[in-house]
Amino acid sequence: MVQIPKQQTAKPSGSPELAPPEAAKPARGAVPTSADVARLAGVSRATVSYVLNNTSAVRISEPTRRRVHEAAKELGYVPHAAARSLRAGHTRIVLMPTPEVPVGPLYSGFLNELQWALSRLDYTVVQYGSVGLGGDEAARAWAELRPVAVLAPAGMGPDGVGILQRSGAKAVITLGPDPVTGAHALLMDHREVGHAAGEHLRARGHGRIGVVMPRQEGLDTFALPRLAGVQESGAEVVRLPLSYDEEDAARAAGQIRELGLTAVFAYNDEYAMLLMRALQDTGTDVPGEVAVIGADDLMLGRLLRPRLSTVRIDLPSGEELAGLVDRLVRDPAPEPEIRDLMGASVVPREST
Amino acid sequence: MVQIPKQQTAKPSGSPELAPPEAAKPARGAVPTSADVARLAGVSRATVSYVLNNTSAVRISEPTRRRVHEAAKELGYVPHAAARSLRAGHTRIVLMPTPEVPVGPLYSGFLNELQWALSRLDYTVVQYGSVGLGGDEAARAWAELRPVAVLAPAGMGPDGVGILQRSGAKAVITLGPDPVTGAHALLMDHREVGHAAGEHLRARGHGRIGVVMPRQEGLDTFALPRLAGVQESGAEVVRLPLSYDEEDAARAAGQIRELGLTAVFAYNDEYAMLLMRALQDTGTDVPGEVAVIGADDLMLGRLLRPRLSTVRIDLPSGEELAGLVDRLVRDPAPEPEIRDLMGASVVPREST
DNA sequence: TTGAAAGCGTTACCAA
DNA sequence: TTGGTAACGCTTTCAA
Repeated sequence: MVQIPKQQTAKPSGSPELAPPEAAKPARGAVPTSADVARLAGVSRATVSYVLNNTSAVRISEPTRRRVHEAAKELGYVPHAAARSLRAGHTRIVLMPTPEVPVGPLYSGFLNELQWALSRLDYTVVQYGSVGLGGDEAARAWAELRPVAVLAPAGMGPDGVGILQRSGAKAVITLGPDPVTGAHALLMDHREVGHAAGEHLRARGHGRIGVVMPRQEGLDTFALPRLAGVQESGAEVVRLPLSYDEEDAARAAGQIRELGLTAVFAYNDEYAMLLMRALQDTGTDVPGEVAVIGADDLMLGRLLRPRLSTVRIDLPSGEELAGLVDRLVRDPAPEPEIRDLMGASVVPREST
Repeated sequence: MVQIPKQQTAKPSGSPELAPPEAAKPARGAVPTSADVARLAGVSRATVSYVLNNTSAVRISEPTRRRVHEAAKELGYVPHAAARSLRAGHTRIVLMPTPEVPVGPLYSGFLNELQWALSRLDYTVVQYGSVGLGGDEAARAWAELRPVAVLAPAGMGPDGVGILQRSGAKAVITLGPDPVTGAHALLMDHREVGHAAGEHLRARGHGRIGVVMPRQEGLDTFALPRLAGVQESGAEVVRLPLSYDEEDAARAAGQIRELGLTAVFAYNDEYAMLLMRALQDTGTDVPGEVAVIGADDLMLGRLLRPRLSTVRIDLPSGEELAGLVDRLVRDPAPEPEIRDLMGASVVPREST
């Protein structure tokens, strides 16, 4: 069948003014397109595109430019990102996971910084909550957006990575304790945190260490590796489940006395503060009877009495990491890059 | 000019098996499209779409369905969200602002919860950092994504709202102290926080109140209204700029003594903790000589000695708000809805 | 039950 | 310097 080319109702280009509005305005309530702009300016859609994108390969006369800009302004034209990226064949979307639970100021600050740094590099950051979907299903949902890069949470397997890469992602970067086949990896192995704490306490003569395990769901991702790290330091470990409230802290403090523990690694500074207060309230001397060490080096630790010993975690700046993502996107390396982000070091203060 | 219809290389539909792969596979490295699936399954693109979307208006034979599903799986086909929404004429994107600075656990927890709740309702949440752009320019950048709903930060003006609405946003919802013409508003007026604190302190006989103003940029959005609230309670106000470190806190503690202040509203619990520690370290009795009240009712306040008085802020659950967004999207109300989110009430403890 | 084709809004190539 | 046209990947109406 013979196709009839779409009717172009453009005015002959000799017309110096904008076309009469009634012929040019898009239907009421409809979002104006570049075709509407073209019609109103009396030029072709191509010309509109050239003008609005400042295409340097083509010279457009000044009067034409002006007419196009005017028309665009008058209609309140805004280009359509989806159409553009469909045409371009790629997006500037970077996918980031949303932590399921408030995950502490340190890590959420880190993610926030990274997000801003990516925005500054002109990426569109999409925070994705994978809700109920399992690994591969989540990967498929993500792939629909055709992200140019993905920062994948721990839990994404090699299959998921493959799905994302085949959907056009230039850089798939896992954030987690272990590298995943085929993907770049930003290693964040929290075992190092537990290990540092364990060594510190052992050096002070504690062979048996209580390890606070937050009961809050979702924190296991961090808590379990930290626990494992303490074990690997050679200490005997006693798990102390703890919810983030005073009542349970009082219970835990009692438990610590019963068990005769002399040292506790408290998951992070917030749990450490909670526990230390509960211990003090039962008349236990810190560090005399029980040594307490936290992690994350939050400000509050310095304000406690005794000052809280902690494990400082050195994370790279968001800017640095955004730069890495950008480099990986521009110049997709065939070899996955593996990088260890965690530097864990003990900051000894007065509580140990 | 006569256009030649694009070649359809589909096998005659009698073929029971998948077409030979060499004829069906997309070019190496290319992302498979529904056309590739159709080719491999030996059906038309329309059929692929019907099968993959479970279109109920059309009955497709079971064998055909199977062949399509197989082909899709074999190629690792994932639909292209941009193409789909281009065709559909709308997206499921909800835009949310990213706070520029770590803004406290309360608010960031609130945003996080909202984000998850929206994800669960099957929206694609895009966290947008408007970087250097001014209000309208930011609105234009946002409009390119054709979001179905926008949660706009304070700072978005009526013009920006208009731009977003004309770009097809069904619900533009401002988060901030004042309603914006044309948009729905979730009012969060932090003056109520300062007001509650001010009244509390005045009732305890303090007519002159020091108000901590965080030096950190970006917190002014919250700090200034809180300050104004204290003023509106009728108290005489003295501003106490403070950066979040011990050294400056020591200086501020000295300043408080010099000024002869007997009461301080410390912006939030974290600054309150910092300041209270500095006061105690200089031998000042809290609340005997100086009363201190914080805000946000964080856990840490309960762990301090004396226990920290605070202003509790009641925010609605993320789920509730997500439901509201969803309702506004489905049933775009002509009348902007205004809703006050802030409930501020003093929790008196031992520090005042 | 299936297929052809139009069209969503852009941009880029090629021709004038 | 400008304009026509095709193409990106998908859904859907209409026709067979």
